[in-house]
Amino acid sequence: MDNDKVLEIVNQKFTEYLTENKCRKTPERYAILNLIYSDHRHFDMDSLYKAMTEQNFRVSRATLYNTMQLLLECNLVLKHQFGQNLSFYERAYNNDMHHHLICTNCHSIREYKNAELKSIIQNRKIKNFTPSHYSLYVFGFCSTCARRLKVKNKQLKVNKV
Amino acid sequence: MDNDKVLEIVNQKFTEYLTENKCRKTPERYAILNLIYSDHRHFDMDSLYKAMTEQNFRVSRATLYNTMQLLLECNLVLKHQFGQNLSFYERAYNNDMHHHLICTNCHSIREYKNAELKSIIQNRKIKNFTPSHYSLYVFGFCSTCARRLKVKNKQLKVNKV
DNA sequence: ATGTATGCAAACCATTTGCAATGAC
DNA sequence: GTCATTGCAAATGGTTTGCATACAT
Repeated sequence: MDNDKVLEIVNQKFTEYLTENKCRKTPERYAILNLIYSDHRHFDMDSLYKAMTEQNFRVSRATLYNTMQLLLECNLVLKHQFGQNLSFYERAYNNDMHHHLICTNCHSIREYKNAELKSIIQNRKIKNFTPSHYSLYVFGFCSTCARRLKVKNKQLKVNKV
Repeated sequence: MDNDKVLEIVNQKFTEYLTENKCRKTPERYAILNLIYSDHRHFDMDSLYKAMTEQNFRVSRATLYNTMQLLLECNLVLKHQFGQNLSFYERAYNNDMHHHLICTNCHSIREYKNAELKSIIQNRKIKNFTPSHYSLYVFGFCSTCARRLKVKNKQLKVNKV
């Protein structure tokens, strides 16, 4: 979908949510939503804070956290925690559902798209539970680290002799 | 598997790992491993700390974190972060692989076993990635919260009129 | 004997909170 | 005008770190 169209829709959805919940439509809230949907994919709070400042719209961190809470509630943003004590976020609307490959060595994160897996998971009925979304994290070694560790292990074996 | 047998194996695996990595075999490390495998399923650091104290084996939180790092590295423990800023852990060996259902309203966590889903995910080959384990989190409403929110929504609609 | 692991207390840092000032309605 | 929202600065709380002491090897 064309990004202008996406922007239009998410702004509309956010407005609906704010209205329904009797929240105020502040410029800060819309500025944050629009920055997230302009180009950011995965991001943490610090990079979002800096990006806001860079585009000359200073908001406090408190407002950033408040707004993110709202965006999570209305499913316009997803939150991830990959093992470190740092939360990552990503846009949720028109964002091809993907899974995440996390390297336990260098902590890099790679997106992993797999339509079949997606439909299998989403179509599963679960008793006494009403699902809204899901996260699949696959942990392991990225190719770079797998190679490095192989070499390192060889060296260790040599040292042992 | 009989729990004594499990205890025997995980202690052996831990010993192997410590030896291979030239780490010391301290009583603290074994006490922590054995407590985790005695009865704890999901737990956080604070409850583990208290449980250690209760069984009259005081360890510092620093040691707890150090040891948990080792147990994660040798795949005897799994770590989860379900959205709050609190890490949960669980034993990994002889622990029927299960998924997690997380209620976004009351934050309760339910285990969800599904062998089919498990084998589909595990058997998937991924290019340039060597997987070790995975986590599938399904977010949504537990039955209790789903019921409560339904009632609440009805009341809201009445109030609007 | 050597140097790793422990306990303690302080430091860290992402996130949350309290409160006065602002501004959406 | 009213009260939700903002910014600021302080507080919180899980986790990490530095260092002197203890102890596994």
